[in-house]
Amino acid sequence: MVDPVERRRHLAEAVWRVVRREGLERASVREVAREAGVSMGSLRHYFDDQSELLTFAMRMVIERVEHRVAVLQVPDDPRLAAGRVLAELLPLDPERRAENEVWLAFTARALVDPQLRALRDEAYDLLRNACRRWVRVLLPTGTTEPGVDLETERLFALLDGLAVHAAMRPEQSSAEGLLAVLHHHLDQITASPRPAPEGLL
Amino acid sequence: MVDPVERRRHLAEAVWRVVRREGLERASVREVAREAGVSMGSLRHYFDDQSELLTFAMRMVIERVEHRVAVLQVPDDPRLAAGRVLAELLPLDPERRAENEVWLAFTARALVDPQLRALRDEAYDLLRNACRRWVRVLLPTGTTEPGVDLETERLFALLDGLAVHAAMRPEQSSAEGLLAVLHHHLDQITASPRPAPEGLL
DNA sequence: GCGTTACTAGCACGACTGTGCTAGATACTG
DNA sequence: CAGTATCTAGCACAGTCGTGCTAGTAACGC
Repeated sequence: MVDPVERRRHLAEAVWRVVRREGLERASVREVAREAGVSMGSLRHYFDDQSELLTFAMRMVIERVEHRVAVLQVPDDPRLAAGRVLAELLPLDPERRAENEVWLAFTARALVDPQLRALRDEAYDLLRNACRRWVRVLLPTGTTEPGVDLETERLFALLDGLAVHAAMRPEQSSAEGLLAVLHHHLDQITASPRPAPEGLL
Repeated sequence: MVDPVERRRHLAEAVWRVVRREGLERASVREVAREAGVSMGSLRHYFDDQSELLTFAMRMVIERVEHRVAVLQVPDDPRLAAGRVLAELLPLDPERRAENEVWLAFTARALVDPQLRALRDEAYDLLRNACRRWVRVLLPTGTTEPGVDLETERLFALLDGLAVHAAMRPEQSSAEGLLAVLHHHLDQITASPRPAPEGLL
């Protein structure tokens, strides 16, 4: 009847809603089935056990972010390109705020769940490498490798810190504020000043 | 027999151990009592219910950090003082790493638990104000208020991001590395003749 | 039509949960 | 010594949990 892949996504979105509303510890098989409007038996036809359901829901966060970055139109200018790509990782709109909150819940559990930890590490290596690439582009040519490492860790930590704060205090954390901090930081690590700003976001 | 305050701290430390080892969702009354080597009934003599036990354990994280900062000997030089105080907030040794991991678990639950959220907000306002104070000292005199806001949010996010990364990837996050990033950042704030950007926050 | 597969529904079991409760042990006051 | 407050221990209840399991329904090839 319905595409089974789409059905799994539908169920994973029910996981997201439960996680945001009541926390990951309340994302039981029963609760998720109820949220999705199906029976436990039906849910378990698509996911063999709870672990598979949760890892799928977590992986979907990664895939959504990857997809958004992949289809991004990036300017030629390095500074502008860095701003655009890295801004995509900030929780600037409701969709990204949802992903961010869910991601936070899963990474917290990853501290004690080896299965989720593997997923988290995979995603964080991607993020770290992305930071490194943009740092390398922005820093003056000839910057030593330790210098690149330092700025990579700083940018990486800044992005995650902003995301964490945005999740915890959404009312204190506007999209404009997040972008202002990001662009200020990128300006400061860029050798040459940013060219004329471009409109959106 | 034993000081009841000390007894509560002892039990809260059992909470910490369980949280670090198995996660906050496994910190049941039974499990904590077992970890502390007492019976459920005995534990419940000191804490009326689970909620009180957990909030006490979370509050103890805040108090430990506050105490460490309070007894700190700070140099007169502002730059050195900022480095010393802010370094105290990083997970540089096993004791602080433990606090950091536990804190992370509690803040994650605070996303869906109003009681813990109040505690978290209280602590984060303290941290933010601390960041603001040191930013104000380090930035050139005459920096506009939006400029202070911007640098405060940046420093605050950087500190939390470093702590989060340290908890998630302890093997990739040495004390030297954390300190290098912090001091590099403080140096750059101090050196920068910051023109006020358009930033609002 | 029949048969096979995909899907849905939900019961049942054993394990674990928080908390109300009673009862025994220990320590201190008089 | 007795009496009382403090502390410890653990049972009992009602609830939720994951998952194994059976049975019923819909869709499809033939």
